Amino acid sequence: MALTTTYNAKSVEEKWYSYWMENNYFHSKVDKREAYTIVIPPPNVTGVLHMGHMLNNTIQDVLIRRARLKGYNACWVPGTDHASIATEAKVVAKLKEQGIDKNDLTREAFIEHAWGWTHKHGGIILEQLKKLGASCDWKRTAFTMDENLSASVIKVFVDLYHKGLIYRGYRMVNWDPQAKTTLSDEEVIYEEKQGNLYYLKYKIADSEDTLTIATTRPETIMGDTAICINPKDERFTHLKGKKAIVPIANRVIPVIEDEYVDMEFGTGCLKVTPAHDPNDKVLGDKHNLEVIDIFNDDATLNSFGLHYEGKDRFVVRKAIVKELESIGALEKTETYLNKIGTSERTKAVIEPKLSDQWFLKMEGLAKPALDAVLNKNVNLVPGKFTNTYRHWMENVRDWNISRQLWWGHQIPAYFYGDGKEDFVVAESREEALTLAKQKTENDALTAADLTQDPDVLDTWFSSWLWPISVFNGILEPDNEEIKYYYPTNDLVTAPEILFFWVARMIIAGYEYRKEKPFTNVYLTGIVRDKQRRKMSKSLGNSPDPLDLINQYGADGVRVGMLLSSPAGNDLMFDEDLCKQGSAFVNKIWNAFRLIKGWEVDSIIQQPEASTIAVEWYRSRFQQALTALEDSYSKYRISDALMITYKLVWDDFCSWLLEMIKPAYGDPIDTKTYHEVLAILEDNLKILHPFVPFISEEIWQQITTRKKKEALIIANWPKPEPINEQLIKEFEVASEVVAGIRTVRKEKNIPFKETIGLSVLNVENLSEVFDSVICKLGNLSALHYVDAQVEGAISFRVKSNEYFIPVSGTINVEEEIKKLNEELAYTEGFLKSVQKKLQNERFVNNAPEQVIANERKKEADAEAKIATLKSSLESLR
RNA sequence: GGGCGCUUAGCUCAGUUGGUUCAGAGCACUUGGUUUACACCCAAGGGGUCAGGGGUUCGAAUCCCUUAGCGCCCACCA
Repeated sequence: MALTTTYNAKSVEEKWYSYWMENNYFHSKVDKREAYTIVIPPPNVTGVLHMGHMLNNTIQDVLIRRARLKGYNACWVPGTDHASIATEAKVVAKLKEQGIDKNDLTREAFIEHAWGWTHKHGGIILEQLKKLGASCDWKRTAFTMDENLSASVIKVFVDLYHKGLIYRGYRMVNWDPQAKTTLSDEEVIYEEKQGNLYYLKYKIADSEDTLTIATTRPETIMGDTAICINPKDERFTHLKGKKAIVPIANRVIPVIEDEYVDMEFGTGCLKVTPAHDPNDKVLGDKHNLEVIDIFNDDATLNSFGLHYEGKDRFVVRKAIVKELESIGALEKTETYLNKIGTSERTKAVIEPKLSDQWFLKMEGLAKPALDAVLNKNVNLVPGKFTNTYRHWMENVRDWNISRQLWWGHQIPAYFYGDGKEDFVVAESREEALTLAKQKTENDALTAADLTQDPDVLDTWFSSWLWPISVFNGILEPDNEEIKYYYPTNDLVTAPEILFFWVARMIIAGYEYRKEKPFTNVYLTGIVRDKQRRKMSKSLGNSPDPLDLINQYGADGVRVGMLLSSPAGNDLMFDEDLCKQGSAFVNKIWNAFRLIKGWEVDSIIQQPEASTIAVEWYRSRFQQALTALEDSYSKYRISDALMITYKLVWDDFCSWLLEMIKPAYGDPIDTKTYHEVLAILEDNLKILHPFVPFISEEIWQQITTRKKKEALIIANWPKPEPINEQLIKEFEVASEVVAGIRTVRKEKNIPFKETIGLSVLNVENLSEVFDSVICKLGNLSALHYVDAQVEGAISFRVKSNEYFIPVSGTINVEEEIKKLNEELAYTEGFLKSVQKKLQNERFVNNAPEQVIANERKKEADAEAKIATLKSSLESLR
């Protein structure tokens, strides 16, 4: 069979992905084995795959594939999130393109459009994950608005309401005037922006006096209901008890006193606008001030804005400054660096707004979730996030869970009257009617008298149930699946959503399962470009993941992503990493080509070099296996990859294969051949989580497999004893080989030319290495001598000295110079070791181990110096 | 403003409780090698005052203090 010199990823990937799917290898059912479960962080249903997903899902796939090989019942649940605000924004924009205004549609019609969009785009991202090789249990694909998941959300809302944890509050919330909805604090991004600080003059009623206040938002004077001064501020004592007149509006407002006012800032006077600033609201409540809301929902001014009614807040700001200036009420303007809150989704500047919203009391709920992380029931990786988590959980605020949107889970509160308390909360309209009748003692009420709250729930109010609801654990708490798969094992996600999502899932886990939702949380870094910029669409610095897969193969891209992805640290993505990944894949391919091309001859005896090499590699493999366990247990995935990479590339290809490789055209003995095939299979097993496609391809080609056999469901290699001695001796041998190669290079002796090597046997060299050294050094023979060899180049490994005879004359001067340099270095080294050993405090304080080692160093150095000196003698 | 973290080779990063082979890896680089699995290759090699300063210790990349630079989180004084 002719195998191409470069590996063709594309056809192989399609072939094996279909094969795995056809044979249901990704699918998990409850059985007697131990479960290993991961729930995917559900991407937005409207999303397309970006580099962050690539990293995140590659890691999950590595973990799940490894668990599958280790014999766990591995279950990776995929799905998508309805992403209420993000999706609604996209659907609104799409409709606008078609000339349809959301406001002209009924709620039902809009939701219809949104579902249409969801069905059209919702599967895209999951299809892309398949290209990456993600071995998700696709039969379990869930969506946060699936019937069961939606019912779970409603049930939880009703339950929390009845527990008294959900309440309705008139609060200052973050208002996104573009999406016309509230946002949670976490959805608001604060950015520093250059703005102005305007100094405005207010007249004092019944006097010629004025006072000056500084504000960044002059348009809100229309909503001023007081001026506040600090009672300790002697500059303003004369204003106490006076009234001020709001410019333009000409309203009379009181001057109040509160120590909240910072005397240092601005003029020391503060205008109080309770409707439009959270701190002013606090002041207003304390001093019983009137609240004047001057904005419409889209942040244009309402009738309180007088002649500015209907105009946008930023337009008004400019206009009102002009007007103030024209009436002499603007004292001065200073530039000012201000932090402005903007909507994460729409980028609109947030308007603090008072409104009726639904809140979830967090304090009590957060407690068990905080403890779980602090006592390591839930393990954050890397651990540095524990502090951040604690800080947040200890200062957790009530969660605003209502959104003024249509796409999402509509809040199950039903109003039967206009009063603030005229509502009931129930899982269905029928139930609500019963409750309403009881509450009002009015049997005449009908379903038509009930109006469901138009708001929907925050997206995270459904995704916080995700690890439970995908197994239907809310509706049927005792079902077999939830009991088997929950708590899940690992969660792999971005640190950005530690609070949005991870913390809340832990809360929901303890509230609804009395149990954590997962044991380990692996927080990946943010994928950045080489200039450390975050990858984003707008910057155009994000490569298209599918292009990368086309170019480098899925395996290559996976390796590229993992090569530099320490947990929690940002990943500086460089396409060259994928190049390295595909080079590695190609290397594996060619190792297989070499083996596959060998002709096997059953008559040949196994050469000694092969026997040793095979045994040595098995021990190296076992060492690597142990190191792998350790790396995986610490979630050091890139370390695990690097261990595998070096094992396969250096130890397997460069040493083992080179040692057992028969001379060109010669056949290989049967024993070695079968041993190397077994080794190859073991290699493929530990490679599989990283490079699933090529490993499966080769595994299937090694020999004819039975139907339904596959590497993906093979068994992880078993631990075996390690021959430490052999590994140590081999290290010496490899140093000798390196020494030979160096001399060859220095003296321009081609590798193809066989040479002789003599060893001055000061320290016993294990004889079994003759064959290894001869083979890899291309020696005609290895001679043991008891005196320096004349006319040869020498080098030293440990305390042994080796001689390679060279034809022609040796540059004696040069050799002496080299030897002297080595001697000087070794003597210096010996001196420092002896100095340490002569230090009484060192000898008294250091552990025995350390001292013994220093003594060994001393002895080795002394022996080496002796060899060097006699070499110098013989040259002179 | 409060908190957390980072600074080690040209680049990206390891470096467990201070002590074996503590100054490392991969990539990049330099030099040499191609009728022999792979030039997506092989071999050899160069390269760092562990951010600066101070301290503790027999001994510090590692512990403490300090200075500088960078990053993240939280809060949000108009």
